[in-house]
Amino acid sequence: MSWRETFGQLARTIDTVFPGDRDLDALFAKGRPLRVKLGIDITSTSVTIGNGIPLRILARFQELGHVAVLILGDFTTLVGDPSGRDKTRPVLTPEEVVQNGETWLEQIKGLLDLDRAEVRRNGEWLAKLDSSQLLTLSSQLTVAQMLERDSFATRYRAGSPIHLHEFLYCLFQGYDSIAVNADVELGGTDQTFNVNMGRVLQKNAGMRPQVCVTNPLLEGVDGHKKMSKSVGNSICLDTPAKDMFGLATRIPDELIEKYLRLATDLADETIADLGRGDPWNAKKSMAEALTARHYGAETAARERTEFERVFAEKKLPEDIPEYVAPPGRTVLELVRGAFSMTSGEAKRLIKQGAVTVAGNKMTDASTVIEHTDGDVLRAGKRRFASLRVGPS
RNA sequence: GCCAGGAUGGCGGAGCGGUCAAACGCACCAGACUGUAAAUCUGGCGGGGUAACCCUACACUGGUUCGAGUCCAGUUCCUGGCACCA
Repeated sequence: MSWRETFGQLARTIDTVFPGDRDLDALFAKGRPLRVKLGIDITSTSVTIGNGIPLRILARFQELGHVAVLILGDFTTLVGDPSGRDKTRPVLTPEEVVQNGETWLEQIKGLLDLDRAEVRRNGEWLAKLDSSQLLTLSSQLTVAQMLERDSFATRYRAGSPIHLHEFLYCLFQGYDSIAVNADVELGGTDQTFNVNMGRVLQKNAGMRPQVCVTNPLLEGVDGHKKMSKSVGNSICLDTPAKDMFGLATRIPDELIEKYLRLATDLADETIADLGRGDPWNAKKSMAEALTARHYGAETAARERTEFERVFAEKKLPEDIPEYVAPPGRTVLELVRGAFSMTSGEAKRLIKQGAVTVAGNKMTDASTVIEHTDGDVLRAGKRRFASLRVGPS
C-alpha cells in the first residue's frame, strides 16, 4: 500500500518524499510506531496557516499511531535561520524564546494532540554540545557543499556577508534528527537542504537516515511572497474568523486552487468542481472552507453572508464599533478619533473622498458635524464607526 | 593590523555646499475599474496646522562655511579584500 493511500486527501499537501516514495512505504511496512520529527522556528509568535500544513501531516502520522516529535527550536532560534539573514533580525532574549514557544503550543493544540506528542526543545541537547562534538559534526561537510545551497551561493556571488554560524544552523537542525532518533522529518520545500542534512548526519552516525517529507509553501495573500508574519501577508491560526474570510478572498485568482488544496479540507472532487466553475464563487467557497476548518461551519457561513452583504451589496456590516463624540466636531476630528490615525492620514483620506458620514461624502476636513446616534462614519472600504453623541 | 567601501524614510536606493521632507522602485493607504481581489490607471504616503506656515529627520561628536547628508577631523558600527596565524 502506498503512502498516498495512507494519507488519503492529505497527500495533496505533500510535495516530495525523498529519497523516494518507496522508502516511506517501507517504513510503514515495518508496522512499528515511527518517530516523526517536525522542527519549528519560534522567531515569531503567530502560526500561519502555511505553518499549519506540516502540522496537519504530523497530526495524521499521529492518528496512524506514530509518534509526533515536535521540536521547538529554542536554541536554533537564538542562532537565527540563514534565510532572510540580510534583514535586521530582532535579537530575541531567551525569555522571549520561551514565551514564543508557549504561544506556539497554545495555538497549535487544536491541530495536534499535544498530550500524545513528544514536545522537545532542542536546547536540551544543542546547548550541551561541546567543542569536540561540534568539530565532529562540522567536519562532515565541505565548504563547497554549503556553497551549493542556493541562498548561500547567491549571497556569496553578490559579496554579501555570510556568517559562519549560518553554516552551523543546518548542522544543528540535522543533529536534532540524531538526538530524537527520527525516522521521518517533515518540513516545507524551503527546508529541503536542512532536512537532507539530517539524513547525512544520521548516516555518518551509523543510524538509518530519516525519510524526508516536504510540503509546498503557501504564498501569502499578496500572491507573491511566501506567507510570513513578518511580511504581513499571512493568515494565522489565531486570525479572527472575520479577517480570515476577508483575507482569503483577497488572494489573486491564480492561487485559488492552491489554497483549496493546501488550506481547506474540501474533498478533491469538490475542488475539481469548483475549479471548473466561477472563480469568484470558488474563492468564496475556499474562504468559507478555510474559516470553517478553524471556526466551524456555522461561523464560516455567517462570515460569508456578512462579507457578501458588506462588499457585494455595499451594505453596512452588522457589528460596527461605536465611537462616542460630543456634537459639533469636525470631520477631521471624528476620523482621527474613531480610527486613531494621525491628522495627516485622516486629512488624506478626506481629501481623497474616502470618508462619508451617514452616507454623505465629506471632502472638507473642517466641516462641522452635528451627528445623531447611529450615524455611520466610514473611511475607505473597511473602516466603520457608529457615532454616538456623548462626552468625549 | 592594513587597504577599500559604507551608515539617508517601513525596506531598497538617489542626492554638483544652498530651492531636500528627500528622486526612483517596493511595501502601504485611498479613488476609478471589477466579482472582494489581482492586473491597470489616478492620487497620496515624517509630525502638527483649515491654511499661509511651523517643527523633527540624513549613525555619533566636534569643526570649516553666510549656509553641510553633501567638505574636514575624531568616534561607533557594518561590509569586502589583504596580511598575521606564535
